[in-house]
Order: sequence, then C-alpha cells, then structure tokens
Amino acid sequence: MAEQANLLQLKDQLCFPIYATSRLITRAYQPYLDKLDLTYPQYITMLVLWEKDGVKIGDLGDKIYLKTNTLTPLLKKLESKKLIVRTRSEKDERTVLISLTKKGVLLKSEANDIPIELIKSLNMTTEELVQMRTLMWKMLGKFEV
Amino acid sequence: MAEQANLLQLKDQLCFPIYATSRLITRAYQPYLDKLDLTYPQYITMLVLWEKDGVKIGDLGDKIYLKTNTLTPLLKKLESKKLIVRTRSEKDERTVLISLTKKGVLLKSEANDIPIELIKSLNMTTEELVQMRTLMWKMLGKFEV
DNA sequence: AGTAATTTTGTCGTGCGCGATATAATCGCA
DNA sequence: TGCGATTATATCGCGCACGACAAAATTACT
Repeated sequence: MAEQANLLQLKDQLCFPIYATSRLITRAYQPYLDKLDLTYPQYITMLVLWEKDGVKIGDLGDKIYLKTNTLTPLLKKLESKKLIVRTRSEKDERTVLISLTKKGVLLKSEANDIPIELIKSLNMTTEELVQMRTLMWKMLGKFEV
Repeated sequence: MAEQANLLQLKDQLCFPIYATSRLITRAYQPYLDKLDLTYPQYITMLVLWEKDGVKIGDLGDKIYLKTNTLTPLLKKLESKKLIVRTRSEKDERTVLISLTKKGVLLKSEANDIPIELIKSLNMTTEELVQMRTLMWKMLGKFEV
C-alpha cells in the first residue's frame, strides 16, 4: 500500500504559515510603529487615508476587509490621538466620514521608510517577494466579502 | 524626473495581503470548525497534539509561535472541553505536559476532511498553492523567535 | 549547603477581530 | 403620505495575541 500524505500534519499546511507569518510580521513592524504611536491595524488604516481622505467608514472597511465592529473602536483611538476627525455626512446622516487632521497628514513623512526597512529585515530575494505578493493578492481576491 | 513608486500605497504592500488573507482564511475555516467546537488557534493546537502527544507547553508554543500568555488560557479551554489534560511533570515540576484525552484523539477523524475542503474553496491551482506554501514556510523560517 | 541566575508557566491589561444584535436614517412603493 | 425593508454605524461579548511582570522550580557556582 502506498504511503499517503497526512493532510493534518502541521508541516504540510498552507494556512498555518500564513497565520503565523502574519503575526510575526506584525511583531516585526512594532518597533517602527512604536515611534509613530500606532498599532499595525491602525497603520494599515492610515495607509488608506493617506491615499484617499474623507472616506466613509464602510468604504474604508471594504479596502482592508474589516467591518465597523472592529473599525469603530480603532477609529476612535485614532481620533483620540488627533490623527483623524469623524464627521457625519450632511447628505446622509447615517454615514460617518473620516478625514485626516494636519497631524495625521504630517505623520506620513515619518512612515515613509518603514516598508523598505521591513522588507530588508525579511531577508528574501526581490523575486521571491514579488512572487509572494502576487500570489497573496490573488488569493485575497478569491474571498468575496 | 522618473515616476517613483509610492511604497506606502496599499496595493503595493506585501504584508497587508498576508495579514488580510490570514483573517479571511480563519473565517473560511470557521463553518468547518464549528462542527468540532474549535476555534482556528485551538485547531492548530490540536494538529500539533495529534502528531505528538504529551508535549511541554513551551515546545508546543515553539512549534506554533505562541507563548504561554496566549497558550495557557487556550489550553484551559481545550481542557474544559475534555479534549486534553494538563499534568505537572514529575521530573521537573515547572513544566506542564499536555496530553490528549480519548475524546481528543477521536476528534482527529472528524477533522480529516477539513484541509481538502478548504483548499478546494480557495480556488487556486495546485501549482500556485504549492508555490505559496513553499514561500510562506521559507519566510516563516526567517523569523528567529 | 546557600544563593543568584535561569527556566517554565501563569497573570494582567490593552487592542484587535468577529458574530450577533441594536439603532437610526434612508429608500421603495403601495 | 405612510410604513416595511434596507443601509450605515455602533454596541456587546468572547477569544485570541502580546508586552510586561510575577511566581515557583531548577541550575550554576561559590
């Protein structure tokens, strides 16, 4: 009888290394983010806002795959740090628009070097990193949310 | 002046899709794990125990990159579900050994089909999945913990 | 033997992440 | 116009993750 792969073995898993790597990446970011007084999810949120300001919470959540039950408290923390302001839309009182404060805009310049520093610390070839990025975005696209 | 890539753009990130995919994978597992009354981190823990029983908490944590501040409460939940037992080692009273109960051993058979179901739902080619698994394990190995 | 350093596990506080549910505003349509 | 359905955000409870710290056992070294 032929040897059969045990699909439950940890080393054969695909999802586990994604889960573990995700956490270790967050840890790796922390020393850099500490200087900006941001957590990793807060940093990702700021990335989106640096690209497009005055955005609805729902649209923000669509971009980063988070719902309001997670975003509302996170955004309140960013507000308490004076990085963003939350304003009810006038034309639709249900929606809340998130806008950067001056302090929030200025923080971007301090974040500029973080990605390059982090990529360096991963110690993988550019080819591998590009390949991985392509695959991860492709997989992410498979999940309709 | 040549156009320069903005390294802070979300779409150019590598770490963000890993972080987001990790969360979406956990969501995708949940319907299957609900039948076993397990969360994803609890499932990963069980994977390790199905391979090697009677293991120290520290060794368990080394395998799945978690420390005791996370594992202790998680293991107490598995204990309350009667899947494992925790016993102080006789030769070293500091260490706690985790062993599967009969119920814990039997649960493995119910988990057997989960990986194949999940892989199917990801809707990627086998080649892509293998490539991705190789890269993720390689990156995971870069983090010395 | 005695004690400082190390190892192993546990506790605590904070911040996600998410399913379920609530609340308020808007929309659809009879 | 009225009112049920939908949409957008918020609240709640639970379970991770993790840094900082604590407690107990073991080890190393004098």
